[in-house]
Amino acid sequence: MPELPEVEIVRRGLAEIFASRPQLVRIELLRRDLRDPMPVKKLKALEGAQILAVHRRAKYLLIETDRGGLLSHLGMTGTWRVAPLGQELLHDHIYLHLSTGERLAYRDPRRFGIFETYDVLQPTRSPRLENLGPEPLDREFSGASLWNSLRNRKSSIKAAIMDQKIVVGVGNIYASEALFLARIKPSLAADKLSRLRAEGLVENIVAVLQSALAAGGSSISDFRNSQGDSGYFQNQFKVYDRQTQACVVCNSKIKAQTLAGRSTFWCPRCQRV
DNA sequence: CTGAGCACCTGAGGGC
DNA sequence: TGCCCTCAGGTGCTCA
Repeated sequence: MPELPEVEIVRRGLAEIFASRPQLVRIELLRRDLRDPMPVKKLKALEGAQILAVHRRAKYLLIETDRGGLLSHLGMTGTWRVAPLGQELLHDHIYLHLSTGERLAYRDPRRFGIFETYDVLQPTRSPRLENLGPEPLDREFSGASLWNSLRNRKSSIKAAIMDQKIVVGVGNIYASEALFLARIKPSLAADKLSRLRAEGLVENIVAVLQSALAAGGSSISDFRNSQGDSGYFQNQFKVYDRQTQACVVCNSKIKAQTLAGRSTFWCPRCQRV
């Protein structure tokens, strides 16, 4: 589900709830294992802390308190929502009780998500956060920097832009969409991308992520913002999940194929190389 | 080091 | 209706 736009939408929703800097009264763990066992003692040590802010790095949500940080990754099916008493759902795994009386619920049917702590003072030294590539919506992400990090890459360009060491936040949907906009064939060897085409790819990664943000993200089945609303960027997909349908540009039939283990969609005419 | 393959887990949807 | 199969937005492991 969640790539950069979806995680950022969730972050903004949480930021509103945290605007009053509530106290985190209690962390209720309905189960202690998502993808990995949770560090229960470290989490419990944050009970009573005051929530100061919520940040996003890559696809991670970083809840900053005056006593330390909470790190949340949504995996494939994770959601955070405001859950008043009586609105419990199957696969709710965590409840955060706030001093405002609100309760935040983390729900994640597949349990590929992550919930642990991080060091607020040295976030880049946290194992999950070190070795991450540039944020695509920051200035440091440029055609020159992308081209540079692709120079020795033998993998496909699509696998490369989904590699969080090259650039963060781009997942399987937006990789296909950005490559379509940039007219680059997903299977092209990354090190064969010209400097000029790398510039175009950067522009289109930024463009598709910003469009998706403006549309409230993409909701395929699970994604909801913290108010429980769907995004609608899925209605603007040009290639993702549109196999056998007509290309919006040239009317050719969109193709689908597994590439590096992930379903991949492209227009065979618009994206010849 | 790289890259490919696969595991992790539950649910939805298609075919029969 | 129901069973079986495949596939799903991510990450991180092992292996070559």
